[in-house]
Amino acid sequence: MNKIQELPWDNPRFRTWIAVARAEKAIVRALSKALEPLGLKIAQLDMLMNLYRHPGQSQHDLARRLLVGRSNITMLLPQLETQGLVRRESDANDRRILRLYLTQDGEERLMEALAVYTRLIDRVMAQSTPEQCEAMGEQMRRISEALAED
Amino acid sequence: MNKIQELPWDNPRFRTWIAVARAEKAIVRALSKALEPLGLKIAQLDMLMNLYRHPGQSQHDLARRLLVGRSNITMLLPQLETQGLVRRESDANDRRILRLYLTQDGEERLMEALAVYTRLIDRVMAQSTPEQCEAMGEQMRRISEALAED
DNA sequence: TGTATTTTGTTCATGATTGAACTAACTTTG
DNA sequence: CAAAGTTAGTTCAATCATGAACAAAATACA
Repeated sequence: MNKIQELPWDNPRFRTWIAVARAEKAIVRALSKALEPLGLKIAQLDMLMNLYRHPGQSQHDLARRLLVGRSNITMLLPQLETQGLVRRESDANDRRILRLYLTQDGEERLMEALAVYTRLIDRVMAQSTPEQCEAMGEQMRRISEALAED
Repeated sequence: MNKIQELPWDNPRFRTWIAVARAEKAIVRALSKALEPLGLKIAQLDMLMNLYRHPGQSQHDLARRLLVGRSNITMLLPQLETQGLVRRESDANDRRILRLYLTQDGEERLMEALAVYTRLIDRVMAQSTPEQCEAMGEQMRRISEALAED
């Protein structure tokens, strides 16, 4: 069996990726905990944020923007609906489409959650200077673009 | 309702976090696909890698290193065992402990997978200069440390 | 018009992961 | 030594995301 020339643990690029994956996981954990008192999960907050920015979008659009399956939206929406945070309205012109809107309560809960969210991210990103942080964001966006070519 | 002063979408630090989360997700997707021909999932590869570096560790230690629950290890291990990639041996001195070892096949599969893995990560990280990449890794490690204080 | 294709949302079976409860084995301590 | 506490691994129920199969509705096109 041919051994690999350089084991990944000694590869700086690989070590960076490991660090990225670990940090992302840590942030997700911390965010989950921070949102718990608000009765929101990350997936739900993502939806609320998207609906705030793009009111009236269809479930299909929302799924595409969140990079999740359409069925996922179908499963998650009732949770927000029964909490009274989101409203679904049939489109008049295309009866297949359900248009999604935040309710007043939904918008208020979103604002509370965003305060928690930004506080956490500010704290996390305070580990870097604004310039470093900006550079990191730029690199990450390039990575996403590079991988999007499929 | 008090509006939030600055909406997160205009916050550079927040935008960086979104970019990180997106890129991480994209890389995980790409890696999943790349490993498919080898019959390995990411979680399984993580285990093989850890067992290569730390042969003979217990399931408890492995779970701790991978930052997953112990039950997860219990569920995943049989998949690798039936493929003949991993061997479990009872510890002679402490009969609660099962010590884990890669088999010859396991090591060979790991090397194949690592070749695929490093090729992908090299491609991904080639979006940055080595210096940028190194800086990013350093920032990510600081973030993990900052959040570890719980 | 009428048939074929596409699109939207839902349902369902599947797989991953988690945490709590449990058993067996070891350790501490009185 | 015996009781209490701790640790390793397993089991199980619950949560969550996914993709395939499907129904209803809209669109294309012949």
